[in-house]
Formats: sequence, structure tokens, C-alpha cells
Amino acid sequence: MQKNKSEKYQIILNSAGAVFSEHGFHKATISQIAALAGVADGTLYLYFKNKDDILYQYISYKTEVVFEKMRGAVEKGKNAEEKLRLLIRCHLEEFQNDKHMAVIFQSEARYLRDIQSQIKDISKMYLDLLSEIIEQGQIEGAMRQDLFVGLVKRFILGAVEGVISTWVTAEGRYDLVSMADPLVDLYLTGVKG
Amino acid sequence: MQKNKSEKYQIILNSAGAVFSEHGFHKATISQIAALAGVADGTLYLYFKNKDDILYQYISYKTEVVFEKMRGAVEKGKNAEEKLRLLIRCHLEEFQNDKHMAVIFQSEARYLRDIQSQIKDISKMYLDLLSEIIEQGQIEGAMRQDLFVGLVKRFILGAVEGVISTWVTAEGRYDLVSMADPLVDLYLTGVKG
DNA sequence: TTGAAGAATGAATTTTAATTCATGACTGAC
DNA sequence: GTCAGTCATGAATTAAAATTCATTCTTCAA
Repeated sequence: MQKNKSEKYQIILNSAGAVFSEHGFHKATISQIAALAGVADGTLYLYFKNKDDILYQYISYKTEVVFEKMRGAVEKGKNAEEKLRLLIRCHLEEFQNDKHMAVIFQSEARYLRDIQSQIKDISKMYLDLLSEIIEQGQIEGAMRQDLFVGLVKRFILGAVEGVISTWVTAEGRYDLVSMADPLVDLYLTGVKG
Repeated sequence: MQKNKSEKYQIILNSAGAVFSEHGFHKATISQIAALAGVADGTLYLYFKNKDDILYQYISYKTEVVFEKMRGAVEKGKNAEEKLRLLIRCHLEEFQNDKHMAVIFQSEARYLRDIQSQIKDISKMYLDLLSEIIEQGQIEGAMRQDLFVGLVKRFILGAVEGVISTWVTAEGRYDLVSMADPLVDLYLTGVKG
């Protein structure tokens, strides 16, 4: 198995993303991925330990890239509310721009239960980002003091994921990013008349 | 394959629930389910078409039961806010009381992509319930007129699922139902100070 | 007591796809 | 032109479980 992230490594990873998102990890076969990548079945084993490892590397890689962007987006915000808006917008943008990733995170991430501990879990990192933002918001006085942060951050992440999930189910037929501000408005002021 | 829902059918379905939730659908084997149910492997095929069918029937059955309870709960509410509180509480209660189901809905429901259309999808029914409640809330003047109902209902469901997901990950070590009212408060009034 | 129908068994079979590895092709140094 | 090292191939192997079915057990009516 080669160490460096050669061009072929990337091609295989992308093909795997396409095949996993179309058929689901378990119904996807090595042959399908190899065919799409334009290589022989055996070649995959020069770059990956096994089928699980392909999914693992895919998720690790995407997680790292996306999370880097999210952190960058949040840093640009001047106050808690702005940071929250930038984070949610970035989240929706990234998933809209990479539908395969969206589908895979949605449906397969949980398969990796056992090896999850090794992954820089995107949920964990995301929730930490949210904690920071909420705590800052409380200090600024922009968010209520009596919030149970542990619940609020789950509430926020759950809602974004729910919105993405619907979009995926709808085959991505509408613009996801335009949901960002209405969604944040709901977080901030709720549905009450 | 027998038609009636005999006692043995139920025993197998429950055993399957336990095994699926422990190992995940794909790692679970027919032999494990049969052993737990105290029958021979072949017996499962007297009651179910195949392994997929077991998951399918499990989810169909649980969906029906839970949804019946949710509908009953909502009917008891006098106004939109009360209905929402009762729905969320019922949701959390049912999942707390049946952890196997909670795990399976969380991680395996999406596997059934292909046969999803045949399933009385719990999300669909749930979202319809929410639509009714929100629209009623708007008529009552208890909820804002400018809400985009399609987004709000997803927002609400996503957040509950997120909270359940965390609870499942935490191995159910705390009381889930006590999250109901704080969660609804967030829906209604948001996090703004 | 018997025997026919319905249930259940579990070892044998089948299926399916992941993984291996003997072979072949390519590349650049000399 | 040749050789060594690297990379790629894909048919053959392996492995794991799902599924089948010939056989056995149970029940109960006559």
C-alpha cells in the first residue's frame, strides 16, 4: 500500500464517493469503484487496506477539508451571531457543492461506529465550535444566560442536518444555501408570534 | 411463509431488533437472531422472506405503533403550543422506552432506500403532523405568520432527532424525556437574549 | 393408536463479492 | 538494449453468510 496521496489515490477516492453515494456502502462493490476509476480491482489494494478503509479515508479526508473551511468561516465573524450565520452558511455551501459527500455523511458515517474513535469526528468538532459561539454569545449578552449549552448545540446541529437530509432526499432540486439565514433566524428568535 | 402474526413471529422480530441494534444490520447474522429467538435458522424463513424483509417488517411495525401514539398525544392538546409539547414529549418517551428501536431508526432506516416508498415513512407522517400544528399555531396567532412551514417542520424534527442521537451515543445514560420542555422552549423563543 | 398436515430443524448448498498473487507491463539508469 | 524496481492486472481463491430442503418432530382428529 502506497503512502503518498498520488493522483490515482484521489481518483479512486472520488470514484468511491460516487459509488458509495449511489448504492450505499454495502451494496457498492470494489469492481464498481475500480471500473469507475478506470483501474483493475486489484489496484485498489495498492492504495487502501480494504473496503472499509476506503470509506474511512474518504470520510477522514472530507471531514478535514470541510472542517478547515468551517473554522475559517467562523473566524471571519465579529460577534457570536455573525459567526453562527457564517458557520451555517458554510456548512450548507459545502454540502451543496459535494452531494456525494452529503449523501455519505448522511447515511454511512454511522457505520464506522467501531473505528469512529480514530476519526476526527465532524460532529464532535462541530459541536465544539458551536459551544464556543454560544458561550461568546452569552458573554456578549446576545444570547440568553439560562441556555443549556449541551442541548442548544445539539438542537442547532440537528436542525441543520435535518434540512440537509431533506435536500438530499429531494435529490438536491432546490438551493440549499438560501435556507441559511431563515434557519439562523429560527435559532435566534423561534417560531413564536 | 406464514401470514398471521403469531407469537413466534413477534419473538423473532424482537430478537432481530436486539441483534440489529447491537451489531448493526449488516454485521448481524441470521444465526444470531435465530439463536436469540431460540429457533433454528431455517425457521426465520417460515416467517420472513429474507433478511431485508425482517428489517423492513420491524421498521413498519414500530413505525405504525409509535405513530399511533403520537397522533393520540397530539389530539389531547387544546392549542398548537400544547400539541407541540405533547408530540415532542411522546416522541422522546417512545424512543427512551425502546432503545433498540431508537438505535435502528437512527442508523439503519436509511438502508431501506429502495423499499422506502412502500414504508409508511415515519418522517413523512411526522412532518405532516407538524405542518398541521404549525398552521394551527399561525391561525391562533401563537406563531409568526411569516414562517416558511416547510423549513420549520424540518427544523423541529431535525432537532429532536439530533437530541435523540446524542442520547443514543451516550448509551442512554440520562433522562431523555426531561429534554422535552427545554427543547420546545427553544423552538418557540430561540436563543436570543 | 395411528397417520396426515403443519412446523421446525440444521447441515449442505449457493451466492456473492472481497481479497490475493502470479504474471505482465512500464520506466529510467547505465 | 538490458536490467531492476515499481506499478498494475484480473482470474482464481477464499470467506462468510444467506438461503434451501430433505428429514424429523408435533399435534390432534378419527
